[in-house]
Amino acid sequence: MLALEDLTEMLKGILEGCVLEIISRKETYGYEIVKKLNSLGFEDVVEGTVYTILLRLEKNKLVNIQKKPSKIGPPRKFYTLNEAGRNQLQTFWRKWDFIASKINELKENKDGN
Amino acid sequence: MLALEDLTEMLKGILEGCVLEIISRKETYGYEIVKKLNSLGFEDVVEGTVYTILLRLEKNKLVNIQKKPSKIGPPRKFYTLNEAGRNQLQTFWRKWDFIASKINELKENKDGN
DNA sequence: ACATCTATATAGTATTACTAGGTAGATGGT
DNA sequence: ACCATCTACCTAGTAATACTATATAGATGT
Repeated sequence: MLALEDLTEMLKGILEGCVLEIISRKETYGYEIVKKLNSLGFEDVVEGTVYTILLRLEKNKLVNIQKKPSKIGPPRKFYTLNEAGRNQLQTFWRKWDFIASKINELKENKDGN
Repeated sequence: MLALEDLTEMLKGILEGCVLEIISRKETYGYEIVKKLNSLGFEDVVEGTVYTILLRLEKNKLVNIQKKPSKIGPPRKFYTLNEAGRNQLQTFWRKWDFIASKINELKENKDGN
């Protein structure tokens, strides 16, 4: 993997949406979400970052939470999206599609309009 | 245009790149950049935002600046990219392409990987 | 004299991802 | 018994960025 520089600033407002999307797929928990993001390509995303997002989602009442024991470590907090969470996820993708299309428009428009 | 909500957070780390790209096309100034961004679709981007970015670019020595009088208002500060600015722009697009591809991968992968 | 458009600047705010720690359960090796 | 390691969660403080709100000022038209 080519060493790409810091993506921190560009992930703002995007990481939370990614977490929502991952949770929407199947009931999951923080540690697993971190691994998922890492394997997706966001290798520098660490636990502290994801846990703050998860606590924010909880505070904003976008998720349901269920604690379950694990056989290989401490208990896990499993997250699922509630109705508000699914709405938020939809909103995220609408924003993403909008921004991505506009940015690509700017990028391709090399002639300069 | 459908009223799309606040894009602020998702623009973090992206707006500066857009400004760099716009400057790279042709010598231009703040007020004109604002109008360009607005017409691109980022209608809520206001002057204060762009001027802080431009002052940051200047501070980081990514631009050359030339002040010129205007016939229809106060003098304009015209910006062009220097070598460092062009490098920064290239870096921005590399980051963007990386993130956009990963996000779209996540988005399309509805089966769950 | 006033409004409007053009044009730049800046102090303060909110939000977000990250840093840098800490706590703790389970397993395996020495 | 001790320690390292992996799993799993939490949190106080920091840095960076876009935005809010406001100020200043030149030029034009009424």
